[in-house]
Amino acid sequence: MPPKTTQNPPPRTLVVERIDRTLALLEQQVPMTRRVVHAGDTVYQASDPLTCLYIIHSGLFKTVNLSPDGREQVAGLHFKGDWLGFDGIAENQFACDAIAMDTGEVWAVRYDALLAACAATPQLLAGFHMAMSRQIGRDRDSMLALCTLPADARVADFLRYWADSMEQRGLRTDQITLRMTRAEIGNYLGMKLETVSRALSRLERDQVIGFTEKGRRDVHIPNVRALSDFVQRSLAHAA
Amino acid sequence: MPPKTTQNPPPRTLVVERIDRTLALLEQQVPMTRRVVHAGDTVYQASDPLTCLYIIHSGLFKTVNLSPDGREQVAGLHFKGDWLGFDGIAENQFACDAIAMDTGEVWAVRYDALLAACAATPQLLAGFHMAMSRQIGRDRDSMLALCTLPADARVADFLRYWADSMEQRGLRTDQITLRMTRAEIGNYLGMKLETVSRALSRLERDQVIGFTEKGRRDVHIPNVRALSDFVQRSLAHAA
DNA sequence: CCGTCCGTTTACAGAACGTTACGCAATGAC
DNA sequence: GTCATTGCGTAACGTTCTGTAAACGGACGG
Repeated sequence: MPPKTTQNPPPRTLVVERIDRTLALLEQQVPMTRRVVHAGDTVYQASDPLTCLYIIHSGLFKTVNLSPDGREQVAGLHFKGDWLGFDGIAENQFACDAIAMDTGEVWAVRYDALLAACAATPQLLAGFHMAMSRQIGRDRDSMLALCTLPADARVADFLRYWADSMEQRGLRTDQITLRMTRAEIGNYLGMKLETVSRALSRLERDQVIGFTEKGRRDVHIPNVRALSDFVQRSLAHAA
Repeated sequence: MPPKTTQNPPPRTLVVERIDRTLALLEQQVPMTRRVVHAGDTVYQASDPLTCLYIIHSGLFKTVNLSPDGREQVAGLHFKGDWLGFDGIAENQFACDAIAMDTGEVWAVRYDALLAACAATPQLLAGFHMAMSRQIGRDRDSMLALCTLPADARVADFLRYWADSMEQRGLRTDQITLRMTRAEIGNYLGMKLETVSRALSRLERDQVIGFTEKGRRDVHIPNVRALSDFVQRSLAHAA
């Protein structure tokens, strides 16, 4: 018998309020272009000149980093309220590809218009900086996981991160649909697809997750805490 | 006989000019406190409230990320012209420890004063955003290396990054002093200290680097390109 | 001078992960 | 319907990396 589920109904969290406030503020203050995208669509590509930043109104996106010698990595996952394009500000051209993983909508905001609006509305600037800072913190946490967790725990931590992101946005976390293949997950987490597959099987065997009848991309997470606990146990076992 | 050295005298690069311009602009426009630090000194600590950001005037710094469960990682290395503290903007408190690895000087700038100055001098704001964006790009490149390079190549890439950072700042790159133990390097690169040691020995055997008579922390790099080539060869061999 | 401490190097055994290979199921083209 | 394609799971085998342990070397203080 799997552990008892502990969430639902989804609460209206602080993060939801922050995101809604930011989106509303942008809508009032800054001219923007809405764009509906579908799975596989490219929001921007590396080396494109940066004229716009993009804020996610709905959907799920990935940023893919490509090195000159052809190495490629899914560098980040992005949900509603996240910005896309920070990587391009430094050189005035994008450094990653940003790709939709699902149907969704992004709002394209000209960077110069955004700065102009920020000058008039300091609150907007503060939010913008907070979003960049959050991105940095998130990347650091990814690095920490890559460097300090074994493969199984990285997969568990990945699912926990995904579920947390859902929960913060007021969405259900007991059942998430991974819109990535095993190979993509492995690329993101620095391991091979077989290792991802084995890790997921192990998590299933340990009753930490389950798969729905819909297919093996729909993960049932009865208890998000169980994922964190699994990570802890991996560390304790190693020590 | 090691390969011929190819640099010196250090040129006045674009990066040097950008850094000097930024520092000069800050000095004119924003009230700040200069602080001299020595190896081991803490600039700020995780959970400290953020009032100031810090720009590095000289010296070498590391940021250390600590997870709630006690995992710890050197998340970044920072040289002259880099900012410290971006990680704290999101939550208004720092998320890392920032620690000096050598004698140096940081300029502490109140974040509110910085924003005020940015309002008056858009050029300053642009520079600030570029610095944050560069930080994001750098973290992404670290993740890419962690996920796609084998251990030896990660060490080589680490030395290349260090040498590049020196070169951009107009400093000599043929001889660099690692102000980190093998354990610290390993922590930064996601491997154990023994693996770092073996990788360095291998690079020495392959004549890609050398050690000076001063000790095994002084690395002689006759040719930075040779480090990049070593990384390429690692990839080619794997494929 | 000597002993101690710390950082480092090296060797060897073992674990974790990658590689390769194959089978299975679902999907869509024809 | 057949067939090819794609994603997934699993097992046997190798490689890479780690863990353990020992030895070496400078730095420091007695």
